[in-house]
Amino acid sequence: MTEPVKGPLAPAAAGAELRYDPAADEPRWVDAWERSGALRANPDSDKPAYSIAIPPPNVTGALHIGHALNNSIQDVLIRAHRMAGYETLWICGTDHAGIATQAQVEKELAREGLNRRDLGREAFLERVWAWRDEYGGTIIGQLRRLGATLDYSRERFTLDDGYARAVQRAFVDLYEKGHIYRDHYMVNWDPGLGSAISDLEVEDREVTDALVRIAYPLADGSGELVVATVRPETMLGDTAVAVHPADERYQHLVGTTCILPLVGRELPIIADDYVKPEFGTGCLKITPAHDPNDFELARRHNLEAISVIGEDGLIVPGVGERYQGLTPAECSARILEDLAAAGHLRGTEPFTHVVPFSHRSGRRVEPLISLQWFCDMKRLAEPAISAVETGALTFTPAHWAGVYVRWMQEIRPWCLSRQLWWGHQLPVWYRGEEIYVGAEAPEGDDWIRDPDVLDTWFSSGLWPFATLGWPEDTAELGRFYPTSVLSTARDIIFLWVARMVMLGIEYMGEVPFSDVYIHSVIQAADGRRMSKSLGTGVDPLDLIADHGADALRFGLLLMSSQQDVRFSAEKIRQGRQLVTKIWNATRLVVSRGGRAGAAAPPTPRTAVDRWMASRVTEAIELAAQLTAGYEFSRLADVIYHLVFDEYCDWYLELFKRGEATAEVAGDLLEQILALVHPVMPFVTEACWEQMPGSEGLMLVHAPPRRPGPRDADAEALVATLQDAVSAVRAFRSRHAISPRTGLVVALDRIALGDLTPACCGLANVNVGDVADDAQVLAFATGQIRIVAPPGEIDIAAEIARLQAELARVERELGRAASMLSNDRFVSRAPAELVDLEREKVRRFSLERDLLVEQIGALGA
RNA sequence: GGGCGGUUAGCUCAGCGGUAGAGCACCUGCCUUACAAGCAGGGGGCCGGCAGUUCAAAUCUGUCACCGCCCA
Repeated sequence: MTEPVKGPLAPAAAGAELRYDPAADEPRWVDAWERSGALRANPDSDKPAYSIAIPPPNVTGALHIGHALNNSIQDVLIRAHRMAGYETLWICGTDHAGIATQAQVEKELAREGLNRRDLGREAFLERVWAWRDEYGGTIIGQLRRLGATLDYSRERFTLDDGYARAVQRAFVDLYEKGHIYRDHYMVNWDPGLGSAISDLEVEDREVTDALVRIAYPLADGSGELVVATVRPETMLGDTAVAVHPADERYQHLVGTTCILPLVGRELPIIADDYVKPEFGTGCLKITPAHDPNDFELARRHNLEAISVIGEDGLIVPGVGERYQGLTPAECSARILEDLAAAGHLRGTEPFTHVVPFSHRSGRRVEPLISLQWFCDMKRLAEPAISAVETGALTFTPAHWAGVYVRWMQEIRPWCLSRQLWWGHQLPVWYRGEEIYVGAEAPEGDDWIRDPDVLDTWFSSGLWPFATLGWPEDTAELGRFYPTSVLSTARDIIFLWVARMVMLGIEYMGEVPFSDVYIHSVIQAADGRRMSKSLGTGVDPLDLIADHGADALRFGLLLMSSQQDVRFSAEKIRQGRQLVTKIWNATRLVVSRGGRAGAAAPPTPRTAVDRWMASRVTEAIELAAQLTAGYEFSRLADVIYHLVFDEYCDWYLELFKRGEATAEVAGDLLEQILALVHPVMPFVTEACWEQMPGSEGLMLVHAPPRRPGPRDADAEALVATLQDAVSAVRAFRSRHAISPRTGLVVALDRIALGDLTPACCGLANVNVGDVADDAQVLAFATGQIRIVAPPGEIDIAAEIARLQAELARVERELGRAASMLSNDRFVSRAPAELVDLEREKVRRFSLERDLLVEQIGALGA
């Protein structure tokens, strides 16, 4: 906090910095913005509201490239709207991330040789809070460094007291409405965590196991059935064998029984069309307690479920001493030995199949039956689906709406409870058979609170309104709900977006945001997923250190797309080059008397000023459209093109030759800085500070003002100048004539008017007397001709080039002419397209005539 | 098994009915008083294959082939 908010940088005298130094300069702006008070939303202002709830990053996390992109996007939106006069609120905060955070602390404990049970719940939670207090601010600090103008004064954490009240309120309410219930049901058990996890936390991987064939003797002694399984250990829990009802091989056995080897239990043989007759032997052993499909099948047939694997991931007692306490893998091996010894094995073959793994612990998920709390989502999903159908909720890119709707239509009960300690403990108490659900402990003794906590995503689902004070009726809630847009990655459409929409409608009566923007996933440069474990990740903080936050933001926006993209360091470098360019353009304009702060657009006195004003106006309009349409890559491209190709390469070059005025150059620069600021906030702030006449922070500058009308005449004139200059430069390059060799030319058939001297200056040519017998050389546009002295050029090469050009022009001319001679085209195509073709014929004819003339003049 | 994306210049990606584009890379020439992290010029593409629709297809339809993702 050593720098003042405003004030000149180092004097811009001799030796002024040729480059902007992001590492040295960017951090002070972060402070200046925050201290300005402009990031703090005022619910009492009378401006229109624009709000975004940040997808809360995991409190244990560090900024990754996806965060950097997503928060760059949100910051562009927030800054553009703040400048445009909206009361903006970008809600700041972090998510308690139950599993991830608890795992971090448990890892720390493990290094001390302890586990959480050694500490006990209370001490463990103290430890997690201490951990959070120490490390939880990391990612927020990183967002600051990125330049994200969140409302840091309203930072929320999903375990804050107020937030906890919101979570309890929602849980109790959903229970009272009958959506939340407790049931024995098959869950995805993560033996690594010792907790149930949701379907969405499960990842399927291909695994090659052994497919084992096992003979089950028929009870009447008349033979045997052979079943095929990859999990022989689960046979201890088999309660039936199923065949397909149409499978003629086994129809006669349906309704009879067989004997489970090693156990001796009698199993019914049943028919169900879930069984695939062509798979294995066509006989399927049914283990209702340990396979989700078997579980469903068992419900249809009223079969008993016998659990043989416990929540510790080990074989339970009660299945025989030979097996109890073993891991499933050990048990499998022992069972195979025993089956072989008893003569029940009928073969083994390798088999590749898809197996569920925990996204959290990486362990193989053990499906088992457990008593858990669930939320039935069907009724909540209905209005969330119709929100898309009525257009109250839109997705960009649009096809994600279909993904969302299809998932919603097939929504399944949500397992809410987690066997963890870090999180929102269920507001549920038990006393014997009694269950009490409420925010406060019930009256009376002997009530025991459910030790489990809620799935983190349950609390996250309340984020857009719980952060605004719900269930209290706060000013913020009235002012900023619904939020304006949610920007996120596609992988949490189900985890989070869907839940926020459902809960938002349930509690606020309307969708939590009307727009959902799904940004690109940035993959590693080689196309693999970016991940720490693969070592393919790129650390955005490293990129900021090397190139600056502006360059990172710009580069990420430029590489983003409507689809997944690969990380491109080139794009970041391009961003850095743009920073340098803007910085140097500012130095030039300021050194030549450019100022900021004109109350109204200065009257352009030259055609070049009018042209550039027209170009800036177009860019401003385009940028507004692109921002509104979430087309950030094109926005970055428009900015890059405007700054490099128009303002710097042409306008400032002309300005240096006196063809533009400092007054307009300064004003246009101001508008460009304002246009670029949402994307590159730091360098634009620093340049703004350098401009005489600037006041206050660019952060709160008015949006870029259209500096003039679109001016077709000025645009055409400058286009002619550009054509002429480029043609001369190309001519030099073809014939190896140095740019410093002056040429004497006659300008013919070209209307440059007052720009003639500028043209001559940029092309380094002089208009002079040209002898009648001089070579006449015309250039590509067909509108200009320049007479250059002969002798320095390779006539044959020039003729060859002109003939190639002539061939191209004639091809185009032929195409246009044949279209116009086609009655069906003239009668059916839109009139303006027909006119366009007529115009092409006219233009190409002119070009052709000029080329023919030139070729003739060259003596061909 | 079902669904959704993708296949365009050496690379990364735009364009999505009317003359194939950008950045980077490459080649050539310039240290031009804002910027060599710069400027100027240039080469480079049967737009995955096939078949349709259309006056006209990279663009629309169908089909096939690969690549990726999501859901079972």
